[in-house]
Amino acid sequence: MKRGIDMARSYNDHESSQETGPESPNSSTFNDMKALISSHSPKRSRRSIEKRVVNVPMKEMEGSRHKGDTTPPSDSWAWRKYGQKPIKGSPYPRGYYRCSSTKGCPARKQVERSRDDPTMILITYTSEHNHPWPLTSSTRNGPKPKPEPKPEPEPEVEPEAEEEDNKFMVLGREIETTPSCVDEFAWFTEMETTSSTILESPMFSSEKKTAVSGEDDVAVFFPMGEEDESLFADLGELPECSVVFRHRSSVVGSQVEIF
DNA sequence: CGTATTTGACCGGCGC
DNA sequence: GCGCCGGTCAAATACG
Repeated sequence: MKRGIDMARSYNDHESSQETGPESPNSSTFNDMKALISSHSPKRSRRSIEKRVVNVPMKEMEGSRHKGDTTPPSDSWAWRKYGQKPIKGSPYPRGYYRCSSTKGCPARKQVERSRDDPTMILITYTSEHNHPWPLTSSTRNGPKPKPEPKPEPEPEVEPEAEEEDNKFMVLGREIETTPSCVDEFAWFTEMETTSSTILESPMFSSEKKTAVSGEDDVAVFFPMGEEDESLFADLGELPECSVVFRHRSSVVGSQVEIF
């Protein structure tokens, strides 16, 4: 039972040395991670399926560069890789991870490198409305204590990260932010808005405009709804200073092609 | 020995 | 209707 498998598609190089060992993408200091989050309608008309795209500067995980292209930054959850595929148009493969923090965790995530910005890691989180993400570390008492047993982000081991320590990568562009992004985003977590009002962070109101000005599908700062909250409950733990973006125009297919 | 990762194969959706 | 492509499964392998 063979078929012309698409696997034949060989991408640049990715697996050079995929250590099957523990991920420990140390670097993953999501702590000071500046991420760009955007939501978009799922390509597939999957109802009740929420998707969130997180853009993460790869420097955050440079320590794991030897791992490959799809080494996801470690977050508070346990992920088990269940697949990897080369993506058309991208020299980098996409890794598929399934949440293993909890038993029936339906959460999944795809990790790939932005073809435009190889320094950016694109992480797509997927979950269902009916299946909230693991909310707290206490939830994660799954069979896999593999990853960091603590919710607290590991101490940054990547001194290089401080390079752009106070810069936000928005759509591939760097934006200056205050070092204490967490503090800056306090409102973000507190904000339990369920409305679809577009909020603009003081720092982004101008910056982001600069970043994406002139574009039709402007990424707008988005408040998280209840579902978003649940979904980002964990994300919230990851990148304290994450930015949620959403394309105004439903970008089909391309998620962050706005660069 | 048990668990996680790797990697080829299969399935289903979408576009042409 | 066919082909392409993304996503998932599952057997094999590696590692702890």
